[in-house]
Amino acid sequence: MLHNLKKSLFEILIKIDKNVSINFEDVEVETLFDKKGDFTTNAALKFSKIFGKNPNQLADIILKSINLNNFEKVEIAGPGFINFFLKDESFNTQLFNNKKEFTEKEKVNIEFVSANPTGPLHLAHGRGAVVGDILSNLFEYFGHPVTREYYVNNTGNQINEFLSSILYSISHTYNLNLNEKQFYKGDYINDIAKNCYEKFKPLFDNKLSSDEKNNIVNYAIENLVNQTLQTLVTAGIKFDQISYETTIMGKGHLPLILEKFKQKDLTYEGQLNAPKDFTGTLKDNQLTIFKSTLFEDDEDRALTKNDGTPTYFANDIAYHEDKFQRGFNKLINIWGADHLGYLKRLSSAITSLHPKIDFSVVFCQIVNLKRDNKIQKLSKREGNIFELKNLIDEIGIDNFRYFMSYRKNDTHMDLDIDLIKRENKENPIYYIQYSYARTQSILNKVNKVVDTPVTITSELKNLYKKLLEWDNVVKSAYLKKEVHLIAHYLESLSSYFHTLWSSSKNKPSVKFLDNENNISYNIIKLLHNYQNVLDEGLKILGIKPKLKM
RNA sequence: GCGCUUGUAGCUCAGUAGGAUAGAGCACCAGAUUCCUAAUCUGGGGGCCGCAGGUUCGAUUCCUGCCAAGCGCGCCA
Repeated sequence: MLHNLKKSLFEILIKIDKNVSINFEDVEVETLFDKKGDFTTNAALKFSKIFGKNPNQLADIILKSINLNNFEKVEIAGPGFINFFLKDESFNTQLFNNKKEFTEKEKVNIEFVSANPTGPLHLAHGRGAVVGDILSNLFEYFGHPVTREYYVNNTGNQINEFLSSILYSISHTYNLNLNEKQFYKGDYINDIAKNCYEKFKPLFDNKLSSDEKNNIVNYAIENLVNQTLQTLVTAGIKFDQISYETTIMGKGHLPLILEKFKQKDLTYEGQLNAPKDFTGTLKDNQLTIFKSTLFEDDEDRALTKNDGTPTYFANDIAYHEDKFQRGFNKLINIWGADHLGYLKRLSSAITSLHPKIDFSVVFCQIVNLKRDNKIQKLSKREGNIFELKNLIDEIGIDNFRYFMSYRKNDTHMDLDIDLIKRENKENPIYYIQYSYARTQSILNKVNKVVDTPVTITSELKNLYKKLLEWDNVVKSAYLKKEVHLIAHYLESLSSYFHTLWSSSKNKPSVKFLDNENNISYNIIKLLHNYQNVLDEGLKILGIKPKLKM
């Protein structure tokens, strides 16, 4: 219906003046839920300038060309809006969703979570995990083959510190004299240390070689990554591809990349300002530096370190090159807000290698945990990290997924544990599930489907219209990569359903079932349509509908 | 200091590729249940859309400046 209306408006507009060109996508038709009408368009306002007419004049011209078949009336209102009032009988016949046309077939790679393999997942990872998974579902809804990818940074100082911390724990627990420093603390380190000790017990009789240390830390990382993936599985999140930084490095992309940069004159050998706390001398070593200031970055960025090894940035470029070589041209990364400053250098490096690549980043802002109406201060340093696993156990998968996705991803958000645990309207997911259970209870009672006329009330009209918006909502969420739009729509849709349901208290004639539990053909079609939209929406959110509550 | 993100009702937040009287939930007040699930519904009060300029028929939305909060600003990852 919305599409047809848009189409007929477009056809009218292009006939008015052949010298004026208009984009079909620029014609807007919106749904109204008040006395002003059922649908509206701002076309006359929007296009008045290019037609050189005033808005009311243009609206008048459009109005005269409109086919009135389905409409009770069409009127010009306010500064030049055209409002459409649908005939009652058209609600049952015209207001159903268009079949989706899946034209998207492009492979998409969505990389998310990618937590450092030195500790368990905590709250902040949860948002990225849910947003990434839902975004993947959304891309699949539109037909894309999606690869959900997880990257493990298993090189660098953090790994040495991780190993050192494990050996420190072993040394402490088993009274060995390993002479190691403690960097990471917590029960999880002691648990992993215990596992490592049991696995590699004989090795500790002698001094550990660097190969042996390597085996120990690799085992520890594998352990931790598996735990992490297991936690995510309890939240319904499964990855198709786990990529290890060391594996990617072994493929040898980096030298070729550096050569290409050199040919494009995007690098130079030189020095940057001394890093924080640096006490040595810089002058002897030249670094390879990427000219990211050419791409509006604040500073040029080092690709190699003082000791000649590649920086994290360099390896990350190689990693994205690897994704490209695996056949992905559309790359989406989900990052925490602490990586905002990293975007320019990486995207400029990638697009300078592959100008046509479609690389984008979805940022997830900080999540605060609220309990007893107080923001909980969480910090690694204080050792009071709230593990993600505990959160999921406490609130359940449905709540976890819904609440992590119902706020716009780039705004700060408070996760109110007490509110989430309430099972009423304050908790939208219960509200949505309850509406589904109500429709199912009707369907369970149906005796016969009969062809009786339906009383068209304003509550019924509103539900029809709201259902019609689904196609636009899901498409908009997809185009903008904003998953919260789905959650908000479902909540709002449920509200229209509950309102319709309750309206029968005062008007028994609008009950879904008659006295013999018969249901009219149009109503059962409506209920199925309602369930269908909730099914699709909840599936994207990764939440199972409840048939009974 | 620089960059990014944010600032909308008492609270938590939607809405902005410029459009009509800025929305929802909570909280507060008043109501609805012999009747398909009251985990629900109906009504009410409550807003210089951070501040000040600019662009135009029209700005919460775009531009500039300022104020406030968060994050980032290594040859860490």
